[in-house]
Amino acid sequence: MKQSKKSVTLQDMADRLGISKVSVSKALRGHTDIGETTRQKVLALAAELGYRPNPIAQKLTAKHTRTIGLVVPKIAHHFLTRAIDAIYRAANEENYEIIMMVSEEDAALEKTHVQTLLSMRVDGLLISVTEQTRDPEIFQQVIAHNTPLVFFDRVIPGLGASCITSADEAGATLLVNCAIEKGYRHFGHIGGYQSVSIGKQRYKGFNKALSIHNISPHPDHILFGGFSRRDGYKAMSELIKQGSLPEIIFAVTYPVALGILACARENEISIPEELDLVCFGSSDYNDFISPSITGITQPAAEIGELALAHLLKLIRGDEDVSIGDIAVPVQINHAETCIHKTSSRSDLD
Amino acid sequence: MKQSKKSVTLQDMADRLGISKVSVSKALRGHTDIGETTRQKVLALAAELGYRPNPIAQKLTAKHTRTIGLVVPKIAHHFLTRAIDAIYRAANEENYEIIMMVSEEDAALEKTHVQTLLSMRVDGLLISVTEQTRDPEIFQQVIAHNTPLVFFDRVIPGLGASCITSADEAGATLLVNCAIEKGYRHFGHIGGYQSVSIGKQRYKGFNKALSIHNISPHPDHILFGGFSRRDGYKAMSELIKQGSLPEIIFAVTYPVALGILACARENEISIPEELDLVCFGSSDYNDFISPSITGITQPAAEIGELALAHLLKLIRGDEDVSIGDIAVPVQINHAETCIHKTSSRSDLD
DNA sequence: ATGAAAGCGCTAACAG
DNA sequence: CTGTTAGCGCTTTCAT
Repeated sequence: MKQSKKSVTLQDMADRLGISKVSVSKALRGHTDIGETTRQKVLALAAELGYRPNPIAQKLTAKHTRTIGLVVPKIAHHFLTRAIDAIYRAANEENYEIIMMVSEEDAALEKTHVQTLLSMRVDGLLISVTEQTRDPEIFQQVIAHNTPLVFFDRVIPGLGASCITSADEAGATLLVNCAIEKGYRHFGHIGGYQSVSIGKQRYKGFNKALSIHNISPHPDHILFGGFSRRDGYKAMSELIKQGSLPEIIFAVTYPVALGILACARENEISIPEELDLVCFGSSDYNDFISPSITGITQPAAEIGELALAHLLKLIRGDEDVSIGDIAVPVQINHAETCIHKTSSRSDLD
Repeated sequence: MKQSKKSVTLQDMADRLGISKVSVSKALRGHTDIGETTRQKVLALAAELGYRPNPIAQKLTAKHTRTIGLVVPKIAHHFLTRAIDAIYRAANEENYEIIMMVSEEDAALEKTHVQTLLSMRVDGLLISVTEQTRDPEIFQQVIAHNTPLVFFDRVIPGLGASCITSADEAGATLLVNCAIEKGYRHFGHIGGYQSVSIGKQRYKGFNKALSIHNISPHPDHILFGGFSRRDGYKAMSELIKQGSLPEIIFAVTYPVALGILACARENEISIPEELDLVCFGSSDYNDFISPSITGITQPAAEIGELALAHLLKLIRGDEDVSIGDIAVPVQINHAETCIHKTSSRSDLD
């Protein structure tokens, strides 16, 4: 019942033509062994019968599968969504198949996904790690297994796998410097877990800008957590509970900034007047948001493409490719927050 | 060099244990044939060696692949992103693998993707069609091929494949009725291609509400196009060029509404004061947008889950499942637009 | 309870 | 140029 028309196989065509299935296979692939006449006959029949090779059988035979595994923490996420889109587009052009698995910010699930993909014989792996990932063991296994691996966005450096990221540290410094120039002095940071690359690098960039200008943020104004809107909301609540607010907050991601915005609104703290806000990241919707948030725009598509291109080079064993980290330059997107320092805020320490 | 440790096979384990690979296979799968002692030995060795069955080989043998194909027009899209997320989550729970392909709103690419997925022997297909899809032939092929097929969101009814959608028509009627009650009488519609289910149904619901109340919209105020922000922008530009504006526009999607918003802004038409706006769909960001748009919230996750669940039933041949259409009820999300009719707009026809 | 044989569809190696 | 032989790793008869 299922699979009504059993699909045509090489053997079927061989029988019809009275030749061997090997010859058919060779003819189809333009092997030099085969005579032009036979080749044409085979091609014609294949077209007529609508022959499509069985990729499963091909994969079982071949040493490569033209398949690459993609593991992401979630997909309903502005940056990732665009990066994934770019990866799919690029892979399609290169005639590679993508098998994506979603780790749902769960390190254990991430691990099983990676194992599954390995057992599926993917030619390479593209990974953006979860915010919970601590143990690099599974990735070391991948490397030991000699399967090319490229991290992107949320990366684990130092494992011997290439890392393609935004210029996290430099971008954060750029943004905070800009705020300093505008006159801000009392900074807060609602940051991400320091075990996660983007959390760490962005905090580092934040500190760098401040220390150059001899500014030390109030320790109470530095909080760490996850990267979602909920995390931003939570951190902002804590900040409010503590009593004192900085002049301006640097949020580790755009969703975190939105969480801060929501929480501020509920507590009738007006942004940017009473408290100003900038963040790493942006969104397609930013122009419609009130206030639109000044932040760092990340070249998501470019990162996706680069990551895939780099992985393919690794897979193909290109000479001119070395394992290494690439930080794609970022820019400031000037919007309605962080225009200039508005009040003296002498109530602050 | 590549694949340093060749992975362990059934044969490897059989050799080690001095039994046949068939027995190992059976033991692993808990076949009743195998004695408890042997079974334990096999299990122990498998654990020790970290045996993982080769899914490619399994698929070549088995008549099902536990794989389902997913074809979507794009992924950087709020509704789809959430639906896809839900599909992945649900599939993971059911231990099915998803192979997603992105048609990029290109009917030809969509067709080749479907063919590729068929040749990959997916157990079933989950599809949301492109805005260009006109010819249902490829889908008829799928059905003729006896591969279970479920459409979701953007569907093609009447082909004999189940369709899981939002209650497009009813939702549109609900929304427009609400506007009528608030006092609006001069309606415009920036709609989607009538060859696409959501375009057609939402327009139908719009008309239904109006005709019940004996209102006829001005023909100039009805425009059709694609479903993206750009399309909304374009249509709004045309509307402005034409000279007369309706009191309120019903946009076919949230992105289209944003495009309208952007265009209105550039032309210094204030929304909702001068021109009001509602739409089918919403977004996570809506609360932050100014003005936040009153619209229909679609149960994206639910639709994704339902579509997958329905497909699995079809695949499993459940008795209590019939091919049929499901329209998931929707709700109005009341926001800052369409609060009440503000001006008499006697300048209109 | 266990295993030998056969085959899924394809490709690579080696003959003729 | 064309075909035969083998085998990828697994599962499903069918004997033993």
